[in-house]
Amino acid sequence: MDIASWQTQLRKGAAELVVLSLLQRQERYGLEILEQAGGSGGVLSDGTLYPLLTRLEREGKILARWAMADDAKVPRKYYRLSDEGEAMIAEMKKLWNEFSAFVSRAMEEAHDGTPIASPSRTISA
Amino acid sequence: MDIASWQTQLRKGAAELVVLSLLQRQERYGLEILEQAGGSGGVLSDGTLYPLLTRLEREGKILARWAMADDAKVPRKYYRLSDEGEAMIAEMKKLWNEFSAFVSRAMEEAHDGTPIASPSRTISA
DNA sequence: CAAAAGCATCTTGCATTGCAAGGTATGCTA
DNA sequence: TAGCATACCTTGCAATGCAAGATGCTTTTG
Repeated sequence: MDIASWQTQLRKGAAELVVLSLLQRQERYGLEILEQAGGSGGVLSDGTLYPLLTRLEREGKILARWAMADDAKVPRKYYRLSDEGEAMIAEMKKLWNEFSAFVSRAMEEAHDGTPIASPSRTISA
Repeated sequence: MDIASWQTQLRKGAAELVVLSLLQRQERYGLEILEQAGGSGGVLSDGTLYPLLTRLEREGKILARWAMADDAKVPRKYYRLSDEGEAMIAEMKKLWNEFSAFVSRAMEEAHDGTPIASPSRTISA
């Protein structure tokens, strides 16, 4: 496995967290989310976002409406959090903090609380 | 999707990072890794670890040997990083830092650099 | 007018991994 | 003999990120 496909795996789940976070304070539409969460070094691409939004809506975590902004040329589909979505993002943020702290800690230290006795006697070397 | 299966998705990729990190300073065996990376609030379980170790070995990122530690009752399979693994974990750590910083930032702020004009005129409400 | 380019959303099929559950084998203890 | 702990491994399922391609509308360009 190369680094690129590892990154793909790493992104699993994070997309959902980021999208819900971005919707927490503002109503936003697809491409707008993509600009903020995708772009360079982002965590999200076109073909990931739309299925994700569809799923979140189906699950009742976000609500959608079609609207025509004053400066827009075509209608856009705007999403916002539902009450259920608000509750979930709060929980997710807590879990993310624990999770990332755990990974970072494992990364930094060798966790060598119990340094094992160097094992000897290799078998059938 | 419930929170539990979201966490499962979140863990994708992280397991590999954590395992390689734990092998960075010490040779370790399976259950030992599991105690440090699994346990309560961990990121890893039995059925995840062994296939992962097998894959990493097949890919040449880690090296294995069977050894009998002085205090052990049965032989254990000890893993350590290969040169290739060392190079990869360095890269992965860098990417993880960027990635987690990005997610955390998206989580904390609304990224409201360009507050959009509130879209009006809902269509076919 | 026709063609091209841009905006915006959506769909399909594939690749990949985490995990619960179950399995094998050894050694110790009652 | 049975039970338990240590230790490693396998199978099948569930879940999602993404490249690639498609649609429809509007504006610009030749």
